[in-house]
Amino acid sequence: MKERNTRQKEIIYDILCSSNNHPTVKELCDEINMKGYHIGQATVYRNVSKLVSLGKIKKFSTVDGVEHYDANCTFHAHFVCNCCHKICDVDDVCYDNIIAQIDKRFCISTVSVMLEGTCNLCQEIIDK
Amino acid sequence: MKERNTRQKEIIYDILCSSNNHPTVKELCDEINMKGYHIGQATVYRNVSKLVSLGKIKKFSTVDGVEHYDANCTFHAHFVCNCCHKICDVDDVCYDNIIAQIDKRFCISTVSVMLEGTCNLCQEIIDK
DNA sequence: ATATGTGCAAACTGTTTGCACACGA
DNA sequence: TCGTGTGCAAACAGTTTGCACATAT
Repeated sequence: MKERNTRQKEIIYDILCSSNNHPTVKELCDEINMKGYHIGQATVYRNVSKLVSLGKIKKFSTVDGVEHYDANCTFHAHFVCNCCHKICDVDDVCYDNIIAQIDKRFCISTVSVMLEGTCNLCQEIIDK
Repeated sequence: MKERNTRQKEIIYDILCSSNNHPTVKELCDEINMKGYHIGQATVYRNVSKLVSLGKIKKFSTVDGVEHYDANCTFHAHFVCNCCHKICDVDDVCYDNIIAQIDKRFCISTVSVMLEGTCNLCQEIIDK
């Protein structure tokens, strides 16, 4: 039952921390290879799952249906551009408001807010 | 390019409208069979996609990673119980508040709020 | 008549699992 | 040493696609 510290877990967590792209497992593997390491895909899956259940990272999915991972565990929303598919953090969402309004049928532990639309960059291109 | 009205599309939409369980494609197929119809799985996938792009139904995914479909297109959040996995509608979330607070980097077309936790029924069982 | 939709099976993609081996404590 | 972690390949689950046939307009 004891968690063990391995080179692989450390590499994966480090890459997640230094990334601000909310990578998928595939993107994580690419990044790992790019840095000259090699970690089996199954190991990446197993480690991100562990990190999620330890609460060290968060996972979320977008319209693409693939899981993305995020080492930023503070409350924030995600915006995904339907045009360039970039995912951005949105920090100025007031969660207290959201939860306060909800009726008392549930005991809520997690609130996730997903925004979709067009980012300003893509909007400029469309407008032309 | 012209949309055609088929028996299959109609059955699928009807079942979605009369359901309040936010079914997955598999659950839709089961329901279809249960009512004595037969529609190929691929057809169900193709039709729900069409209905989504026509804006007649909404799709969303939960922690289970599977897509759920919802004929209720009015703005509302979803709560999923981590214990019994039931999905409930939550109507009393004020979206205006959420959007108003967000900075102007994006042109937002969709806001989806996903809540997780324990429903009162499961909470009672846990408390015992 | 003809273009769009259907059903089936095969292909694809993301994720999980079984197993032998490696390695951290 | 011994139990947890790793790497590989195979298995799985959800979804998409190619193709011949069916059907709505």
